[in-house]
Order: sequence, then C-alpha cells, then structure tokens
Amino acid sequence: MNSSTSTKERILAAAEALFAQRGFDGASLRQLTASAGVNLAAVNYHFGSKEKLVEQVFKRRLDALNQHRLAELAKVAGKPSTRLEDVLAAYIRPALELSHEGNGSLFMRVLARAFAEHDDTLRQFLSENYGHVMKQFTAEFARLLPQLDKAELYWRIDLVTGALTHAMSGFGMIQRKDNVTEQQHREQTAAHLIRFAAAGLSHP
Amino acid sequence: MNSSTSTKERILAAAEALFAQRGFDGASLRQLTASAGVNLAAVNYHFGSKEKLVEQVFKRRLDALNQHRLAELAKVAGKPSTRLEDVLAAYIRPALELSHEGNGSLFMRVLARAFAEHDDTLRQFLSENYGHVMKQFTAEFARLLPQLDKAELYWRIDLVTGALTHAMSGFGMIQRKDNVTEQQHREQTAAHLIRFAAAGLSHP
DNA sequence: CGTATGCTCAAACGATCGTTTGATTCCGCT
DNA sequence: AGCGGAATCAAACGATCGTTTGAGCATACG
Repeated sequence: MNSSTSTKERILAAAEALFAQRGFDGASLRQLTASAGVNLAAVNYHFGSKEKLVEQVFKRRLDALNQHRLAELAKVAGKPSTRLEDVLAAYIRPALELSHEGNGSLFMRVLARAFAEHDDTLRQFLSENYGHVMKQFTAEFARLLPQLDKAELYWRIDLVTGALTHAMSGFGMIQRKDNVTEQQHREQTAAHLIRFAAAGLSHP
Repeated sequence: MNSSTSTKERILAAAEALFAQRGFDGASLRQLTASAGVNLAAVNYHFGSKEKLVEQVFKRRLDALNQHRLAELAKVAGKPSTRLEDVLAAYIRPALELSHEGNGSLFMRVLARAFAEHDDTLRQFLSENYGHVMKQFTAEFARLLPQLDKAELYWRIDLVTGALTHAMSGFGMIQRKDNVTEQQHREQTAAHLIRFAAAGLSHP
C-alpha cells in the first residue's frame, strides 16, 4: 500500500504505539503487524525477534533524548552565570518534549512500562545508555551545590528523577484540561517540575 | 502438605511474589500454583479468574496501607502544633513501611508494575480505593500551605507522589549498601523524602 | 534474457496460556 | 455410620502466542 515509508519504520511506529497501549507482553505480533499493514513474518525478518524489536524501539528514542539533553547541558555547563534551574531545564525539558514530537507521547508510557517489566535486561540496557549522561549532569549539579556531599546529592537527584518520571508517564492526578493545549500543558509541567526540583535540591 | 495456612492465602502470597518478579502477564497460573503448592484449578475455584486474583492481591495490601496512613494523619490533622513534615510523614512512612512487613517489599514492585500495565481498569480501582485518602491529605496540606491555590497545591502533591513512588519501587540509582540494614535504609529514605518534599511543597 | 537477491506472503509449527470438566477426597453434621 | 457440600485433583479444551517455512514476487545486474 503506502510504500513511502519503509516496512521497518512502519513496524517501529506501530510497535511504539501498541507497546504503549498494551505493554510488551500484551501486544502481540499479529496485532502489531496488522496495525502496521505488514506481514506477520516481517518482524522476525527485519529485526530477528520480538525482543530485538523492543530494543530498537527504545534505542531510537533514547539516543535522541540523550543527544538533546547533552546539547542543552553543554550550553550552560561550567559557566559562572548558570543557575540551578538552567541545569534542571536541560535535564527535564528534553524529556518532556519527547512526548510531543511524532508519536513520542506514547513512548513515555512505554518507558514507564519498561522500568517495571524488564527486570534486569532492559534496566542494564538503560543504564548503559544513560550512564554517561547522568554522570555529566551529576557533575554540574555538584558544581552548583557545593554544600552537599556526594551521598546527599545522589539522594536528591534520585528523587527529582522520580518526580520527572511520574510527570512524564502521565499517571498522576494532574490531567491536561481541555482548554489547555498540549504544548501549554507541557510548559506548565516543566515550570512546576523545575521549581519543585530546585527547591528540593537546594534546601538546607 | 502444610495446611496451617489456607489454600487461598498460599495463593495470595505466591501471587504477590511471582507478580513482582514476572509481571501480571508474565506470571502464569501454572508457575503460580506450583510455587504455592496447590492445584492449578484452585485459582479459578477460589478467585474466579486470574484477573480477580490480581485485584485481591492489591486490595489486601492497599486496605492496610490506607488504614495506616489515615491513622497517622488523624494523630496530627487539625492541630495547631502540626508541622508540614508531620503530615508528610503520615503520607510517606506507611508506604515505605509496607515494603518491610512480610512479603511487602515485593508488593511495591507489583504496584509499580500496575501503574504501567493496567491502563484504566486498575487505575480506576486505585482511584476508588485511594480517593478519600488523597482528599483528606490534600485538605490538611491546604491548611498548612494557605498561600498556595488549589491548582498549585495539586501540582506539588503530584510531584511528591512521583518521588515517593520512585523511591518505593526501588528503581532509582540509590541502592541499599551492605553495611546498612533494611530498616536503616528505609529510615534514611523516609527522612530524605520528607525533607525533599517539604522543600518542594513550601517553596515560594 | 536469465539469474541472483532482497523482500513479502499465506500457512503451519510447537509451545504455553487461562479456563473448564468430571471424578475423587476431605470434613462437618445429623 | 452415613450423607452432602466443600475442596482438591489430573486431564483436557480451545485459543493465542512467537517463530519458522517455503513458495512467490519484485527489482537490479551480468
């Protein structure tokens, strides 16, 4: 039918949407390939297995997120005029904006699922992809919060990540109102998160 | 074999453990009943279906958590001497302590999974069980934070819940060190969370 | 033109799932 | 002791899963 997009990309797009709705185990390859308009065997032909497909769905989005985060961090890292909120914005905004581009809003739910489902395999995969990013952000946070020792800083960054993950997954009480555009809602979320995190990070 | 505990309770205990490890879809009734030492048909006989079993696993723990939370809140609610940290402790400590009693530590992972997997069904279930609890806590937070309007307060409570959920699920960077007992680690987590949340809630 | 290569397709494979069945055992009660 | 409902059991049911197969189609190259 529509061959303007390749079979591989159609599978990836459909997989992202279906994984978000039904979960990794809940989404069958038959639903997935039907939704993508491709043959059932195409997944195993192009990706090798369902599990490899899951990894590719993650890698595609996480690479973009990491690059975006590091680019924003590079703009402010090390500068004397940089405020804590600037680093938090580099950490938070790309994550929230990922929910806005293309089918990205679904990916955030996929990511929330992933943390819970794939116990060690995917967690190690995420750690490998995020490790150096967290290291750079931690170093910059440490520069701006010299009064905190390492252990204390780790604790607080972890709690910020928790609040961010919660906000990204869209599971909280806060729901977007009908009279607010998705972009406005994302901006509100980012603003609240940054102020909340700044207060939690820098409190005495 | 061991009939000191009933078949129903053995199923519930095994289900909690297995759901935490493999997820709701990943854990099969055959694994579950084998682990519990009961017949395969016992689940459908005593609970009606696998889905009903899932609900019971949640209800058992959530009822206890809600009662515990409300009891702690009642000790401080409305009193002039009550500080923000006291209400936060009533909100946070029972949740973290749930990870300590019996097989409760596994339940936190079950809960984290549940948020991601059961899209609307379980979310509605949790909302029904948690609704009145959240209402009471929100009212007390509003009393101690009169400078915040309702919308702002909802945002901040939501972010606190995110940090709490993250900490409970044990998915963060922070891992318990070997020279720290589980109880000490829980106390550290609670202390960090309360201070972090208090700063995030009450910042100007 | 013939052939090689990359891709798609319908169909089937074996495995595993949740659930149901019908017989059998257990246990309290008259 | 004997009846009757509750509980347990082995076995099977139909459905669905991820994966594999082998034939068919397309396009590019000699």
